[in-house]
Amino acid sequence: MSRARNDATDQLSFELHTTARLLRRNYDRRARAHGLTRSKWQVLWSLAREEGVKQAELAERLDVAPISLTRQLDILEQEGLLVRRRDEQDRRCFRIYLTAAAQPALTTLRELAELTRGEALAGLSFEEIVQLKSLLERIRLNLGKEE
Amino acid sequence: MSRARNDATDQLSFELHTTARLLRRNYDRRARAHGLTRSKWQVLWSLAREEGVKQAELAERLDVAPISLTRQLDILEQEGLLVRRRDEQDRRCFRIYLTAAAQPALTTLRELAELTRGEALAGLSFEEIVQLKSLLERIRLNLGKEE
DNA sequence: CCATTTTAATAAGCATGCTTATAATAAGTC
DNA sequence: GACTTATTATAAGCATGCTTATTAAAATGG
Repeated sequence: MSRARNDATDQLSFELHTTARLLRRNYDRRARAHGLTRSKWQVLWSLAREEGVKQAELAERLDVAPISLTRQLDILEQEGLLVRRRDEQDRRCFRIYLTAAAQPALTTLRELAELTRGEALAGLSFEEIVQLKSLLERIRLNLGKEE
Repeated sequence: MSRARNDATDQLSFELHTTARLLRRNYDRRARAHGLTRSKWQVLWSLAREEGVKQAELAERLDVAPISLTRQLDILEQEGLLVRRRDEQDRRCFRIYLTAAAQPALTTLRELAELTRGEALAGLSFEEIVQLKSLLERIRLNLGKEE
C-alpha cells in the first residue's frame, strides 16, 4: 500500500474513534441528568429487544468482554432497572430481565437518542446512513472473526 | 422520523461505537508489547505531523478535552518520547516536541497500525474507505459545531 | 495602573472497558 | 463415578476520557 493510502486509512481510524467519542459525549451529557449513560442505554436497549438472555449471550451480542458487562449489570440492578435470575438448568448462569421501572427510562433514553441523532446525522440522507452502517458492520465483522 | 428509521439509526450509533472499540482493542493488544496504546499512537502521530504546538492546540486537533491530553503527555514525557517546553512569549503554555526516541516508536506503531488496518479493512475498496471517512467526518463536524 | 475576565494547564473524582486471575458449576473422558 | 477440561460470572488492577474545580498567567476595561 502506498504511503498516501496508509495515511488516508490511518486518518480513517482516528476519524472513527473521534466520531464515536463525540457521539458518546453528546449522549452522555444529555443522559447525565437522568443518572444514565450511553453504555447503559445500549444494555437496556438490547434487553428491550430480548429479555431472559444469559450474561454471556448479552455480552456477545454487545460485543463486550463479559466482565465489562458485569459491572454495568451490577449498577443497573442496583438502580432497580433489571433483575438477575438464576437459571435452574445451569446454575452458573443468570438470566436478565427488565423491571417495570425500566420502561419509562427506556422512553426517556429513546428521546435523548433522537436528539443526539438529530444533531449527529444532520444533512445525511437515509441512504447514506444505511451505507455507513453497512461499511461499519463489515469492519466489525472483520475484527470479530477470530475471538 | 419513523420508528423503523429510528431503529436503523440507533443501530448505526451502536455499530459506530462497537466498531471503534474493537478497532482500539485490536490495536492495543498489539501495542501492549511495546508499552504503548492506540491513544498514545494518535498523539505521537499528530506531533509527527506538526511539532511545537501548544497543548490546547493539540487537544483541539485531537478533539479531546485538554485534561484528557495532559495525562497522556505526562506519561509520554515520562517515557522520554516527548518534551514540554515553556513558551517564552506566553508563560502559561507549553510547546510539545518529540524526542529522538520517538522516531523508532513511531516506526513500530505505524507497522502495527498497518496490521490492524489490514484486518479491519479487508474487502473494502479504497473508494469505500474514502467514502466512509467522509461520512464520519460530516458527523464529527456536526457534533463539534458548538463547543 | 488596577480590577476583572479569559485562557492554559492541572487536580480530583467518576464511568467505561480492557487484561489477567479466580471460584463455582457443567460437560466430557477414562 | 472420578478426573480433567470448559464455561459462567466475578475480582483486582490498569488505561482512557469525561465533568467540575483550581492555579497561574495574559488580555481587557475602567
